[in-house]
Amino acid sequence: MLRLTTQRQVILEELNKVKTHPTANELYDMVRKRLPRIGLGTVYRNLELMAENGMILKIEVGGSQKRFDATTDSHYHIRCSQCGKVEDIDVPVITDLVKEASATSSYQIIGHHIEFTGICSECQKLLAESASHH
Amino acid sequence: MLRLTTQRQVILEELNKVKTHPTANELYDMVRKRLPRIGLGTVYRNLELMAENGMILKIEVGGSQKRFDATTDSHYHIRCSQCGKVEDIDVPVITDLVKEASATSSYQIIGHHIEFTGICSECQKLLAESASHH
DNA sequence: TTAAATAAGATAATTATTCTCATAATATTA
DNA sequence: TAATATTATGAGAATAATTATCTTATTTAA
Repeated sequence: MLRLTTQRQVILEELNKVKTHPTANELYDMVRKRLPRIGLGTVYRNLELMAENGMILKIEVGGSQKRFDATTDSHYHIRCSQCGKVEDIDVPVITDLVKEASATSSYQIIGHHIEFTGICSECQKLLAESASHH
Repeated sequence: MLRLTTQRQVILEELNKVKTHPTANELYDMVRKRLPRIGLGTVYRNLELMAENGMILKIEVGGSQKRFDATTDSHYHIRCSQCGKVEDIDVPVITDLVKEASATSSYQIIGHHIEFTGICSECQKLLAESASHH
């Protein structure tokens, strides 16, 4: 069983606080405010362990960094093409998809994930502003 | 307009030859058999440029490496959880999804991508073998 | 209450990718 | 067509993200 150390507890709590899905480094910055001596390696190690143990979700979407999600039940994500932020999106999970895919593929299908791409409201504003200055 | 140099032509041809979607490094190995003096940087640079020009597709799925696809029209992918290989999957594109997502999200939705996860037939065999040895 | 196991923090190593820059190939112009 | 400007290449350095190593600290179990 995975021991719930102070570090792990704080990482988990900080992850639960946000609705965006932070990268290991973002989480490190958040956690460091409460545990200033924690190492970046500890954050990486524990995020990985907690994901393996099904306590959190590791989401691998576009962009060069892995992101983490405190919600483990199946849902989809949207990523801002401007700032890279990733959030949940409220589109019902299509349960039939795996069945449908199994019919046409030689793979033994395990699951699926949908990643939407878009522009978040903050970036929409920024873009509108910079457009108005010509 | 993007000049069609020998290097670019060979990269494109090699990418067209395979149905899996190779990483830059895999493509480098393939291309190097025909152009032994080509640099890895050239492969990266040109894949990026060709993706920007819509000649190929850069696919950012799970796993730590970007992958490239000679087919540019919208379609979905499946990734083997064992070997990491990525291939096309023959599931019809759900055109309504973007509309549906727009209704519930503050994002300005641009598009979507579905990534299936599964075990490819080669890895299924390997797993069955290793299981039979207990 | 000491031995064994597990975890943390510091830092080195690795991996994937991007950048820089001198040279080479190609295109444009006088 | 030679001179010049433009663009691309190859080699290697630099960077970013992540993982591995290793010593010390903390926790658990005998």
